Amino acid sequence: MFAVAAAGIHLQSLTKHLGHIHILGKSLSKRIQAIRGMNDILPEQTPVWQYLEASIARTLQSYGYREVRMPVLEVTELFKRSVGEATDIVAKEMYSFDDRNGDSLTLRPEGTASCVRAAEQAGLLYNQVQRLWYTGPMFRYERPQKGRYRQFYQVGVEAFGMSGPDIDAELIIMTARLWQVLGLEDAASLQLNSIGSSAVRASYGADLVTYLKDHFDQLDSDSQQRLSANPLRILDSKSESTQKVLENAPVLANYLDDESRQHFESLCATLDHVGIKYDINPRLVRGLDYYSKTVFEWVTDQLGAQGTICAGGRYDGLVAQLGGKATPAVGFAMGLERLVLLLAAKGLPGDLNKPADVYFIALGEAAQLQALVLAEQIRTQIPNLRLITHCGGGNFKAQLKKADFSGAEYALIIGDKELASDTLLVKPLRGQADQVTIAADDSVTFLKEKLQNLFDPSSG
RNA sequence: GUGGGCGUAGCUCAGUUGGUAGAGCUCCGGAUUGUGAUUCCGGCGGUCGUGGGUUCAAGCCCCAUCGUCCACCCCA
Repeated sequence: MFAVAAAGIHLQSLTKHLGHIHILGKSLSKRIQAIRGMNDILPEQTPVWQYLEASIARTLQSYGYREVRMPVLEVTELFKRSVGEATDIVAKEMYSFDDRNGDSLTLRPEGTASCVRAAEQAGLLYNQVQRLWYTGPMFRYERPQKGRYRQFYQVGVEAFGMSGPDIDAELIIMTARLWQVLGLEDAASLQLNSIGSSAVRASYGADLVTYLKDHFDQLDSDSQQRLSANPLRILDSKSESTQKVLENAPVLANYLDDESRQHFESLCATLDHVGIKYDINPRLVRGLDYYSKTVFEWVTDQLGAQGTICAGGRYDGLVAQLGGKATPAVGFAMGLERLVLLLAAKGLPGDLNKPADVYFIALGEAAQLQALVLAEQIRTQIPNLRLITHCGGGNFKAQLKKADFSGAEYALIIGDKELASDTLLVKPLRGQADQVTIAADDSVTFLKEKLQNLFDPSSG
């Protein structure tokens, strides 16, 4: 310790991730903490995640979308060329570093670029239609807050090779179905806009800048800076004075080319036809450079400042921009933490949180051995049963307590008496029913009958 | 990167004008040597985030620092 301090290393920085260091005490330890903004998902939370992920996968597969899995690391150049050098994500939020060869690598800040790279590299996009999805962690160096973390999880969906508004509509219809599956249909509302071709955005951006420069001192400082870097982003500024200036600004919709306008009108008509409600938000723009034409966002008012739970749009230029043949594409991403927050607030269907349906109590060494054998037989016969066999000894009272805490419906009890007579004592842990003694051989039949509803898929 | 709130037992939190640290829950044991979830008794458990300063004396006041939450920003 003292040698380290003398060597000039600030003690504080040394202890930052190590916690307390006892110099005179017994331990030199050191509680190592997780990196800021990178959270553990603990057993209390994993059932919600599993429910969410399974529901999403089932829904996407029902539309014929197929899963792809990409590496978490990509060359930095991929994101610079796709997301855009001027975006905040690339300019100041990426985890980038040089590997041992001196190549600049980056922990992916989003999934679309990787997905395009992977599909293109495998030749999946050449004159083909593809419906793909993926999930996994993304990384952005931001200040953590509610619904925003440095390692966060997304599910992304991308559809390639289809240029018409029908596929845009399919994606939106699919998300609407997903909210229904998850019971979140009342929590989210849809915002829609078209930002046209890149040529449209260039000419509109020029006029917007001209207009805003005349009102420069009424803009908030962030918007003033974006004027030169990324002027379209000023449109969704939260600053009141900026929004006031924007009231008389040029309107993007008036600049749309005929093709973009027809595409958008057709999309809206399709959504009307299938009964999906939406609000057209002319200020809706996206933070990534590759979007064109359709952009959309599902937002909720239940999560504080980070209210976007799902967002995406069309990016017809990206595949060519990354070196492939020109390929129309449209996609979106969902933030899983935000969906988990919504689901957790609502409560899960059924009781997915308890670890056990049945808890096996054994008293004495001989009984413990027999319990292991019987438990294996039961698991073979009833594969979906969650059966905990008690380990670690303890008296009857302690074991029953653990059985109760496990959430199990029944305790199976075996001791000297039961061992001698080839029986089991079955004690219901919920409700008023009396405990009964059954033949050990009948345990499977007994549990199947008593816990039937647990294995009937229709009973949830 | 900017602003504000909060850091006291494993968890949730009290702690008075500064006087040397408490409760509930959890866990373990007992009342009950084979009956949990209710009740009663007992026990384990703290460098008060960290470092410095003021003071006879700091959980409390001052400075710094780290962590965390929320918001700005950004975005899913």
